[in-house]
Amino acid sequence: MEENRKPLVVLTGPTAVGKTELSIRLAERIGGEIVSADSMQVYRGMDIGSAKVTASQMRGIPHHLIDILEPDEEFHVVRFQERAKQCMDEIYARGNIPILAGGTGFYIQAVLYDIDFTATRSDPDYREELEKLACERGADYLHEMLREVDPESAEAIHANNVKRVIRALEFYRETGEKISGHNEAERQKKSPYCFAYFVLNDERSRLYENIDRRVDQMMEQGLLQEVARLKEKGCRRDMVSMQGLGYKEILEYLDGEITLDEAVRVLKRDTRHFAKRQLTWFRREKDVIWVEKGRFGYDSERILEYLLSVLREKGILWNDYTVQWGSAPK
RNA sequence: GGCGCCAUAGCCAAGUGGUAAGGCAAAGGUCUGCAACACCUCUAUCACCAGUUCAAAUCUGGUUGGCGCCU
Repeated sequence: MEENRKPLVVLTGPTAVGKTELSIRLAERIGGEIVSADSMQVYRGMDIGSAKVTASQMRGIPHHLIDILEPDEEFHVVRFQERAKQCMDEIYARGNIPILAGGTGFYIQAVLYDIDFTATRSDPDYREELEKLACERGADYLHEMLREVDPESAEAIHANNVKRVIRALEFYRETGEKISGHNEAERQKKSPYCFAYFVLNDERSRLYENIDRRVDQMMEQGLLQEVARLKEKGCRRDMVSMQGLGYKEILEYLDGEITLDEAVRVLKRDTRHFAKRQLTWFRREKDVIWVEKGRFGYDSERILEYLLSVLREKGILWNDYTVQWGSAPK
């Protein structure tokens, strides 16, 4: 019954739970290739701050969508989706299983449910115009504009959330349709994949401790130097890449706005906030399989066995060592 | 031992007679082209006891705790 659905494994979770290591071990067991779903690891030169996988960690497992852009390049879901689909096709062609691994929930959603973004192209002029309006006349003015054309969206999006209000207006302007309707339709979509959506998780307090520890490690590894180097190369704070955790805080320090201690403190705090938001996102996603590390005694082998059992159950995997979804015995 | 000051949510902190600002943290949530973004919601009866008063976190007395100074 899953004839035409291609297999897809999603492995995500809040920052610093241990996704990277587990994804590689899983790939080793199922003949998988990793497609990174991480909005920061796509950038070259941003290694320490984005906790990017190192070559030695990879242990020969192919990784995709890492180091594909310069930090001054724009990136967003639509581009991610395009590239992810493209490299997934190649992985299927090789007879392997793609493992979508990373912490950017929105990106995962985009490929897992193959959400349609193509209906609109961006119009920078209109966007700028709206931004100007928001500045001059206030967020409420813009929100009122939205209410006139798409009351449902206006209801759903808080007036202060200027970014989303602008997007909704933009969508209406370009398609003549309400984005609320579009979103509703997309929400009904079923995934075109035969997938397992794993969310690795841990007790909140442990997670937060890990985050604090990892930030300290990043500092020891030379996060400061990494950011300084990027700054020298012309990276500015208004670039999308420089809004990443670790980059924006250290840049503030380098610009003399805060002390280094303060930067580190804020970085830890913001990272904890981020982890919390990620969890909120995953809780809301349907079809999620929660993998609580504590339930497996923090034993990665046991966790792995569990993941494999789910994959077998779902028919994504026939046995541990071969990848034969393309030529599986009936 | 004496004198003085202080005591408001996990932290910082306003409020000096009229029924507890604000910030941070924590927690929960939204998200369909910037998502490690942007945004939203939300937490107290004011150390304790007894008074004064229609009414006290705000005044009085005492208790406890802390801080400072003196002997």
